[in-house]
This record gives sequence, structure tokens and C-alpha cells, in this order.
Amino acid sequence: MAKLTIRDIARLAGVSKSTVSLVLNGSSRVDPTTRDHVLDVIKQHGYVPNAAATSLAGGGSRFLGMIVPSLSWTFVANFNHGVASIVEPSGYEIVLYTSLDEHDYSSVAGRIRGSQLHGGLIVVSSAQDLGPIEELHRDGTPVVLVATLANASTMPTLVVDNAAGARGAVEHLLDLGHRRIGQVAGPRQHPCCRDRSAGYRSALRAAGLKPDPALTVRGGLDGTGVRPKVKDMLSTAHRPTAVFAHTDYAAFEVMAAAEDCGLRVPEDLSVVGFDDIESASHVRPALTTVRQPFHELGERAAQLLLTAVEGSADVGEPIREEIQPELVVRDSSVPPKHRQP
Amino acid sequence: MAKLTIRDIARLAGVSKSTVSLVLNGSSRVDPTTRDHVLDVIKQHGYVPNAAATSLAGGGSRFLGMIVPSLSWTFVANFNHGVASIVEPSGYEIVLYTSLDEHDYSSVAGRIRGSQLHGGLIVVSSAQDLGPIEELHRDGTPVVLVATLANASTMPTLVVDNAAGARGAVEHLLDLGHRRIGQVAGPRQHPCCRDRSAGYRSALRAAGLKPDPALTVRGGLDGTGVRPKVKDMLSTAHRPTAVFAHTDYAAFEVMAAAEDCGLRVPEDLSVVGFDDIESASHVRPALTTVRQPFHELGERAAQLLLTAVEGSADVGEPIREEIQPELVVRDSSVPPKHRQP
DNA sequence: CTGAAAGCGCTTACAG
DNA sequence: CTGAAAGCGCTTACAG
Repeated sequence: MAKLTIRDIARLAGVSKSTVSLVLNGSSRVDPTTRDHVLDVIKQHGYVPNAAATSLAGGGSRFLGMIVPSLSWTFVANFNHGVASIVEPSGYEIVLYTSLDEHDYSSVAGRIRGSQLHGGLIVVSSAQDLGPIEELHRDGTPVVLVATLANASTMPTLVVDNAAGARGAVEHLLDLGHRRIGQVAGPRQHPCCRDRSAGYRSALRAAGLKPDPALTVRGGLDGTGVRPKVKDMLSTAHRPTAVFAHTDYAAFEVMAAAEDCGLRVPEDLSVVGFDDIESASHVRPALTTVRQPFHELGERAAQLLLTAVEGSADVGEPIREEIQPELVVRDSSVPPKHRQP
Repeated sequence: MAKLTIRDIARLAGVSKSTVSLVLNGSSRVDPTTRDHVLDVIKQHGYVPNAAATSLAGGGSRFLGMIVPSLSWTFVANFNHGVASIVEPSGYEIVLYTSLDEHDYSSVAGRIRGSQLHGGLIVVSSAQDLGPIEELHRDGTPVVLVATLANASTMPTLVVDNAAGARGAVEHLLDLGHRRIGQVAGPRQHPCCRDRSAGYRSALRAAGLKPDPALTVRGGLDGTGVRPKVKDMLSTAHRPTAVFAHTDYAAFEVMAAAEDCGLRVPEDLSVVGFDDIESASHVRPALTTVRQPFHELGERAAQLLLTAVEGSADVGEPIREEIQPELVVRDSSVPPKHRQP
């Protein structure tokens, strides 16, 4: 079963290679009858064009590069799946790059540039310098940036509306009757954390409450350093009755700190997280949290990229699209025991 | 900054295209001085060969296909990372296929065959029919199969030693002093479950105990249907003092069932899982479990494939390699309250 | 609407 | 050890 080439199909269909190529590329300059016949032959013999040859000959690349962080986030699996669900039926191939070097995109960008193979690029950025990617973009490669932690860019960007997510979480606690609501924030340098803090404050203000700096504690996105600080906060006279944490990991540390203090979740302390990692539904009590729509993010990124690639050359107006996260209410948030002033 | 071609490098280095190509491919028929000079020029100008052209000209593909299940397993992220850590430095590219159709590899196999682009293939199989992949393999594509759930195959295969993992888990419980040890098994059709059951029984027998069928319960890999059955088992007079579950998900259901019965984990019931998904360390008590070495699995699969691809044509003797899982002892397993007969 | 020809950037025998 | 030439399988002007 030797590999079929366009020449074989041409012979079998009784036309020239050019015509087959035209059919393959959906040209309208082909007689419908001829086209259908050629298509038939192609299908019958299961012919698939050689991607390398197509690409070499300038027929637009069939490859989409995807750069994902090397971190083993749950994130990645769902995101990948979302991307694949759009890309695979489209006839493109996904070439996967893991930015093994967390701080430098230049080596992967060099490979991508050099191979001249990619019709477009999806970049899931964490904290890297986007310079090398922006250069590729300037030189004509369509790029869609999925900015989970990173700063905005001039490239088409997809972000989660972190402020809205945080606001929703805090409004949920307010609705339950909480008035002293603490916050476990992530590092200030991450834009997503600044946005979540802003959402927290804006929800409180909208309820006529003044954010109390004593009720905000800081730690790592993975919860590092959170536990002792929360213990301190929970040991004060005016301890909060609920805590909003910037990540689920941090929320787990809040739960641990509560246990350390002899407080029960949710009876004595409500806890809300952010991300909805798998563990959120497995811990006891199951964690109320703000779900990041990773699968949807992947789908949307793929759609945007495909549009840019197909529309070719048209690197058009800067896009910035916000995806709305969704509050998932579970068991870790309930009304406070005592009505509050 | 126009793209450099091999012709440019040849001109810059004062040699012919052929020589540059020979250098690129590490031929020993090039004068060392010439070689170093050409290499210098290549490095200085940051030249990267056009992958499509290389592939078309028959210079061995720079692409490795990777088919992963569409499931959003935590598995996938770690596995991918392992693969990438080996493949990226090697100069190959990973082309990602997600088997969106869980039951049929034929469409993805067709695309892979047709594109004629891949030097080799890593297949993470769950329950699909491997026929189309085996056909590719027969026709000369090096394949490494990572069989997490699936049956063995004549292709080079990497598996986790499920029997040993299960044995280790049960031996751990025996060492703690447990004598009545239950099992929550997965579906019989999965070879991995049969192996885990075998490991469970063999550990018991080695300790002079006879496996009691009344202490084995069956459910889905994701824990479906486990909870009521375990409740029943825990309500009998001769209930087990410990349970080994074939997956962490099932183990979580065991914990829930224990709670339903008013039993405390680990005081009244020890629980051990399998997989070590992220949640295992987040639940309370933290779950003792058998860790599947996903990252290592990815690394090893990539190494095997690279060897096969580089060694070319040499699809040699069938390989079947077992990776050893590792018991991670956490808080869900302790000695039984009362010494047992 | 269709075909013959040139060319994409490489590799690989084949001479020298 | 090195170079000139043919060819990989496509696409794309260019004629007709």
C-alpha cells in the first residue's frame, strides 16, 4: 500500500495535478462536475496530501503551534482538550511546545521562526517576557495569547475576567449575610491577583462596607506561607466569618488554619476559593469556588486563531476578549452563625 | 530579516549546499575544519532548517506524533511534561493528537498515515481498538505504546506494574496489623484492574490469609457506584478494618461511605488508593496511595521512541517495559484499633 | 475551466 | 572531502 501522491490521484481521475490541487484548495475555478469526480477519487482512495510538501510549496501551513507552561497544571489538560476539539476537525495539526525554560521564550520562538512551519500560534503565558513572541507576531505570524497570569499585550489576548469572578465570590458571601470577609491574596506582581483584589474591594464597597486592611493576608498562588498568617488573622478578636482566597490551594490552607484554631468550616468560617481545580470537589467540606473555564478558553483561543489564520495577512485590530468565570457553590460557604451588624 | 535558507548559509560559508546539508546531518565525510566553520556560520546567523523541506526531501522527519486520550486526566499534563523534557532538547517537534473519538483510532491513524510526516508515534491508549495503530507500526512507523488501561500489544509497550503496586499497598496494610482488608475493584475488562486484583490477592496469600470474596466490591474507575456497595460492606459484622481501592476516586467514595456509616478514617477504617492524583494530598485525612509515575512514564516513552527513530528501520525485538509505581504513605492508613486474630 | 512548467528548501546518490 | 544535479510532493502564476 504505497503512499498516494497528487500525481496518482490526477492519473486516476484523468486530470492534471494542477486540477487536483485546485480542488484540494477549494478553488471556485474548477468545473463542479470535475470537482465532484476528483473528490470522489480522493475519498475512495483515502488520499491525504503530504503536509510537508503542501507547506513547502507555500500552500499555507497546516500547523498551529501551541506553547504551554511547563507547570503540570490541571489547567493544561482541560485547555488542550478545548483547543483540540476545535483544531482537529479543522484539518490543522497542533505542534506542542512546552516552555521548559519558564523565563525565556526566545529559544522556543527561535525554533518556531526557523522551522517556518506554523500558520499560527497559541501562547499560554504565565510570567515570561513576551518579547520574542511579539517579534514573531510583528513579522506576520498570527498569535492568540491566553493570559492567565501575565500582563496584557498588543497581541490578540484572551483573559478570564478575574475582577468579576472575585466580585461574584464576595457577593455570594455578602448574600449569605457575612460582613467581616477576609481575603487571602496572591503576589501583587500578578495582574490576575490585582484584579481579584479589586473585585473583592469593589464588592465590599458596593455593599457599603469599607475594606479592612487587617483582613487581607498575602501568600503564594500555591498557598505557600498562607497558613500561619491566616492563623494569626483568625486569632484576633475581630476575626472574619468568611474568607475569599485567590486560589483553591490558598483556600485549602485557610481550611487547615481554621482547623489549627479549632474553628469549623463552614460553621465557624466560610471559605471560597478560585480556579476550581479537581481537588476542590474532593475536599471536605467541598469547596465553593470560582471556576476558571479552561476548556472554553481553549476552544475560544483556537477559534480566534483559526479565524486569523484563514483570514490570512489580516492581523487587524487588537482583540482583547474576556471570558467570564462562574461561581460554583458547594459546602464550604454558609450563613454566619450570628447575625452581624 | 528574511528567512535564511541552506543556500544562504552555503554562500556565507563559501561552500556548497551539499556540504552544509552534510554538516547539518552530522556526516563524518566532512573535513572537521570545514564543518566547524559551517557550524559557526549557522550559529552566528541563527539558521534553522525548514522542517517541511527536510521532511519532503526524505531527511527523516523531525516530527513525533503523540496521541493522548481526550479525558482531562491529571495524567496527561504530567505525562506531556515528561515527554517534552526529552523530546524538545532532541530537536524533534511533538505533534499532538487527542483521540476525541474515544473508541476509534482509525481517523487519527488515517491523518497520520496520510501526512507522512511523523518519524514516530507515542500512543497513550485507554480502551480503544489498537488495530489502526498496529497497521501503521507494521508499515514501518516506530511506535511506543503507553498502556494505562489497555491490553498488551505486539508493539513496544510501556506499562506500570499494577500488580506490584497493589501488592505494595496491601503489604503496607498488613504491616500495620490489618487482617481483614477489603478491596474496591474496577471493571474486570481493564487489564490494569485484573492486575491490581491479582496483586491484592497475592499479598494476602503471602501473609497466609485467604482472600474473602465478600470483601471485594466493584465499581467504576471514577468511583461510580462504589459508595452504596461499600456502605453495605461496612455494615456487616465482619467488616474490614482497611480497604484498598483501585483508584483514588474510588478511595474518596470509600471515605464518604465510611462517613455515612459513622466510621472515622483512619481510626475505624484505613483507606489506600491508587494513582496519586492531586486531590489525594488535599483531602482530609490525606490519602495513602500508590503513585503512578506519569512524568517518568512520559520521559521513558520519549526515550524509547527516540531510540527507535534514530536507530531507524530497526523495529527490532518486541519491548515490554514495566515502570514501578511507588507507595506514598499519608494519613489515611494507621494500625487497626484492636489487634486481630 | 484546465494543463505544462517552474519553484519551494532540502537530501542524496553520483562524479570528481 | 566537496560540488552539480535530480528529485521529494505540492502550489501557483502563466498560457491556452
